[in-house]
Amino acid sequence: MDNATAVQVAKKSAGRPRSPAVERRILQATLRHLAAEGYSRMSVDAVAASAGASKPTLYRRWESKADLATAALGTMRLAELPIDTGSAKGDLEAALDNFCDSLLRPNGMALIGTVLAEEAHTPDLLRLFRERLVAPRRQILRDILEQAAKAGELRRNANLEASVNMLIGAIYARYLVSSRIPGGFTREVVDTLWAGIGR
Amino acid sequence: MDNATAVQVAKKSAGRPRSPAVERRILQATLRHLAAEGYSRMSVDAVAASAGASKPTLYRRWESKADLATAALGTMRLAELPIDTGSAKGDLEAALDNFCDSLLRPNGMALIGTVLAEEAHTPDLLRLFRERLVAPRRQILRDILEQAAKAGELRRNANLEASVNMLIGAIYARYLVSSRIPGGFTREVVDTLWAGIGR
Amino acid sequence: MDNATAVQVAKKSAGRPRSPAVERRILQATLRHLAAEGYSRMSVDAVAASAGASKPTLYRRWESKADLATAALGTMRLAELPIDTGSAKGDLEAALDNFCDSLLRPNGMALIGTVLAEEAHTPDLLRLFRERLVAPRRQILRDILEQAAKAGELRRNANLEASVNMLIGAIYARYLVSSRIPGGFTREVVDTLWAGIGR
Amino acid sequence: MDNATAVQVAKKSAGRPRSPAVERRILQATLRHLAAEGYSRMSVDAVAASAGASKPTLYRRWESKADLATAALGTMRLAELPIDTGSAKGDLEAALDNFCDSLLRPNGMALIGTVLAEEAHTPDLLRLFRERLVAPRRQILRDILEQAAKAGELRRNANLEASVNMLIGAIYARYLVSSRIPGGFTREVVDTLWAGIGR
DNA sequence: CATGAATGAGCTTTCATTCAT
DNA sequence: AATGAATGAAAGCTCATTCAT
Repeated sequence: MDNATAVQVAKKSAGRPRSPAVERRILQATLRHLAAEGYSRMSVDAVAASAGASKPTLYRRWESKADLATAALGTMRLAELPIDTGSAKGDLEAALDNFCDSLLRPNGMALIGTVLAEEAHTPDLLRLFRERLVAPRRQILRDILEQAAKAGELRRNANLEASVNMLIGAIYARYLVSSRIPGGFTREVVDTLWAGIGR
Repeated sequence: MDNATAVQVAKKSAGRPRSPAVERRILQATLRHLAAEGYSRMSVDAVAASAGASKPTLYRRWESKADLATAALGTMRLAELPIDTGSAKGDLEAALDNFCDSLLRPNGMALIGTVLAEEAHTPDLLRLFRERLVAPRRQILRDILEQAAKAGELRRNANLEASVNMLIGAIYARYLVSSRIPGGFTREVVDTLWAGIGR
Repeated sequence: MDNATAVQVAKKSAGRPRSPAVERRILQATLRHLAAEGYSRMSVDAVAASAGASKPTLYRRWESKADLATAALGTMRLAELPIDTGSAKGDLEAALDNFCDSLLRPNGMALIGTVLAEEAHTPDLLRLFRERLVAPRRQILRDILEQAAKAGELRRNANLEASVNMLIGAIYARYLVSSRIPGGFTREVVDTLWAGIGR
Repeated sequence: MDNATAVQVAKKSAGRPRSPAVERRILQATLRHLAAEGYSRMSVDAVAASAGASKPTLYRRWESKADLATAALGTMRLAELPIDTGSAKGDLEAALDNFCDSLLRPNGMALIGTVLAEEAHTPDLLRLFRERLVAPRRQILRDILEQAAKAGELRRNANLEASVNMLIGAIYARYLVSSRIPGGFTREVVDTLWAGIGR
């Protein structure tokens, strides 16, 4: 009736609007189930029930189970808490500790397992996982290392790429031993990387 | 009916003896499917067909799908090729290269993914995986490092445990970036570990 | 709220009037889908999309899918092109050819199939089909025959009812052989009816 | 245990044999549902329940619903009762009466409807219907006519193909009027065909 | 002992219909 | 009035497991 309305029309499509709350609940429920049961055990029925929605409500938004799982993974994002302990080594350790926390959260590692297990069948899961979680996590570590390099704290020929892999990977490798990361482990790893082991 | 049978009878069971060849074929087929499709996608039907046996033949030997998968994983064993390149660093690199090979074999990582994804539902998978594959692999690296320590090639306070995790883990971490391990990567990792990055 | 609305009010209903164009589009789309997929495969969703309307728009007008399909069939009507070839036999042949055309149109026979298949579940479909299509078609043939009778071209005791059934039916029967009607078929039928086969 | 057994072994595959009774029950149930509800309304679940079997029992034998329906139609066969009334006209009438009976059996016409309605989606249904039911029925009539021709009872140029279509078709056409065939209808049709209507 | 058949429960997906805007 | 969203119910099909031979 006036131009405010016109704007509305431009912004809003007709009909009953989708509830964003439902959407969020569904994606969260999907993530929960994905982590707890893995992709192929996860049932759309259970996700819907868990989110308090009906199955067609899911299927209206995502056209298949794979789509749904992918979208849910897509919402994951590293919570970027600013790290500043005053020293590069301290920062690395803090970043790794934060990583441990997320891995040790219930089913944290199972989620990684699922995206790896599904690589052949649902490659998008791994792709998104890399994009949203793997890459940002690596970037944090790399930033710290580059900062240190600039500050002249590193050897001139220090291999940052290898370093990032060793720091993060050590956590994975340790998890594979016993599903737990002993206290002090991250510090040991950082120290070892820093000093090297050779004489 | 012949003396082969007689021996069996002597060994206790009457009737037709279970053929160990069948057993082996089944377990191999199980491993193949486990790696290719993951535990929950793997169908007992398909495994049986793949092994040229019938489902009750499987169920007579293992009481459930989980049991079967676990048994199959249990047969996995690291092929221990002796490594002796003449130097500790060379040996480490060779061991890591061998590790890369197994990881990059088709569905190699998917198998690890599956045991991680199933941790909550079929914990035995992960347990056996640790026992048969993770631990031996680590032991190889640790042996090399301890040898080097004895030979006085390492710093006195070198943290071998952390080192093993960093070496192996770097491969995992790198795989998570792109499902490939660039040539020369293992050497860079070994070098970095050896020399450290700090000044 | 403005005088356009006022006019509406005068016409009785308040609010936005129902557009007859929409109604027509919906019914046409319904017919298309009905013929192409059969009643039970036809989805209200697809019809709505096809007509560029939304489902509640349909449900506001017809209270169920059966209702909608029935209404759509109800709009079907024989296109009565005047036939006058100069002879009764020629007219019969022309009428049958016209019938063949409609039967051989894409899904022409499938539509008949669906109303027959639905006889037990949605009897109105068959009822309307009879009223709107079967009866008029028969009437055309009957008119031709009665004209001929009046003109003294038929045997005194000629059975017109049986004749109509035989003429029309021959087409159905032939379709059931191969979904096609060979050229010249209608002429052969008319000739055979006219002359009889007995000696 | 004797050579009879040897033969058995050759004939019989190992394992539990399929119960032919179940197979028969399933196919009969399928036909019932097919006729009563039409192909697309027919549910495999309901068929299984109706046959007292479980769904996988069906799916072990036929790989899809379409396959099952097709197989069921394939079992249909004209009960060929020998017709011999002493005259060609009498035989034709008897054959048509028999046809009427089958059409007027519950859902007799609905079955034809469904195969026509499904022509585009499940063409095998129509194909088998033609092979098993349409063609044999036509052959019966054609045999009678050819017999009569040989006996010199028909005009020299009598069109037997057209005649068969007209006889059978008249029943279809009449059914389309009211789902019933009046008594005496078949005789009227035969008489009309025999004598012709022209003067 | 090994086989093929059978089963109950479950899966993903779609439909006809109603609700909220 | 008309829209897009939501829903309960069912569909076709598959699986791990057990039975009968």
